Amino acid sequence: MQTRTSETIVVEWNWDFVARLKDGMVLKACFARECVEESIESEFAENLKRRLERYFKGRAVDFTDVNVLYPTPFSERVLRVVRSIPFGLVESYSSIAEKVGTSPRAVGVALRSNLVPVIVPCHRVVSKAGIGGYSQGESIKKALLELESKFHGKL
DNA sequence: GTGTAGCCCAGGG
DNA sequence: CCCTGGGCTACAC
Repeated sequence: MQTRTSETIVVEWNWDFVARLKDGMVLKACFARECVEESIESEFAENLKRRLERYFKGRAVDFTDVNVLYPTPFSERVLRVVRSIPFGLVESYSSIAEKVGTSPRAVGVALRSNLVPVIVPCHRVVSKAGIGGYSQGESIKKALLELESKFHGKL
């Protein structure tokens, strides 16, 4: 069942994770700096919230079935590849670039435009030299990789 | 370690 | 159109 108005999920963690939903898809997600009021009506929202709670407890939750918004056709190509990286694994910008047929720089641009962190796991893309950047802040990227506990590079 | 030249897309003028 | 600036990389010192 879907709702006409948008819904908001809030999941507590080191930072509060907030997702805005509408018409059975996730429009936008972020880590909140301030208090956000939750409003859940649909089964879709309840189900997604349960899965996010399990994820933030460190369980290997898969979000590849969740409908999300892609900003541009190019970023969609990049982000679809990124979504295929399994929980607990990482890939380099250049590896993604090779699969898409573009340059590592352009991959970074596409990742930065990702509207739904965690659900589209852009934190699993790391630089050859270190951890690489993150639109939500480097400390959150580190924490997510630690949560998935498979990043053995320099944090 | 630091400098730098390619990379290629998105956004703004 | 032509800039400019990135969640980068490889290679040269």
